[in-house]
Amino acid sequence: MADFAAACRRQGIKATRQRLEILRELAATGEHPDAETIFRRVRKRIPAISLDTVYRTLRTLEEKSVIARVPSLKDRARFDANLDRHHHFVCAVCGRIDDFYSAALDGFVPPRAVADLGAVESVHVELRGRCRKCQIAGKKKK
Amino acid sequence: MADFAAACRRQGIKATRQRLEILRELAATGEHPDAETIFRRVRKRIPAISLDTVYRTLRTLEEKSVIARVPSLKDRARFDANLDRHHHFVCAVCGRIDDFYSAALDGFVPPRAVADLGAVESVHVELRGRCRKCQIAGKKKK
DNA sequence: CTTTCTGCAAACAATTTGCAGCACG
DNA sequence: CGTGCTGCAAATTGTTTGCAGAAAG
Repeated sequence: MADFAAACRRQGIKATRQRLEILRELAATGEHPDAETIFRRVRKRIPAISLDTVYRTLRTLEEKSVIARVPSLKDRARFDANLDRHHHFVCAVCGRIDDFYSAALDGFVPPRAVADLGAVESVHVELRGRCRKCQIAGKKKK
Repeated sequence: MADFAAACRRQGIKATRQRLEILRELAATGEHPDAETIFRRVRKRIPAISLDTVYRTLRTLEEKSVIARVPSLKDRARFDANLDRHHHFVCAVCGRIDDFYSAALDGFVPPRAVADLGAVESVHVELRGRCRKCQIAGKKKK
């Protein structure tokens, strides 16, 4: 835990009790909990903590790259008329999503370790990057 | 378009004007629009259509497997203290997420076609399936 | 001591739902 | 013609934000 306190200071943010506990809770589990779940658990140790603080702290720690958010398109749902097996290239700048196909991925065999987790039904790959248009726009600014 | 009308009837749902237009709009583009975007476009043809109908229709069509939703954890954000490069196995039943590592995926080279789309910065694979626990629970019910 | 947090309550945005009239089959 | 669909408005849910007091360095 002392590491976390140090990590906070290194990032220039105060190592408050709530932050330490939220961080501890997240580091202690591999189940990728959501804010509400973390809130419930941390509350056992800090009964007065508020859900808002949990949200705020998670955001802060994410911005400081102390933790990560499970990749997901969150904000708004997007739809697709393409029902074939395919994958997506997502532009991190403008949000544009393009389809792509890959024989290599279609033939992907999960590592043995995955067999212990459960039965795989589908494979979806998400490449993140910067689309052509945004690459050009980015260069112009510089 | 006649195909769509047929597809609707085959699924046992009425082929209304709004459904046909929403479907046409989605099929006409590869950009994976969200509900609001579809709404704006369809409104040009059916000015009286409501956003609710668009949401409802997209949901219905998705349930009937006429269209698909871009995979995403949507509902709630989930956090991760693991900052190493890794991938996820998501249980479609209980939502549990497990990490896994794959040298094969880490060495994945996107197909040439992707180079035209943009610059790839990260690769994230999401396996969907049924976790051990849910597999067992499912069998018991039967 | 001063700046940065926290807790609270209210604000927000995306999406869903109950209801009464209208349209498809 | 009857059942399912649409439009409207209100409800829900996850998440963010403004503010005043509290705490970390």
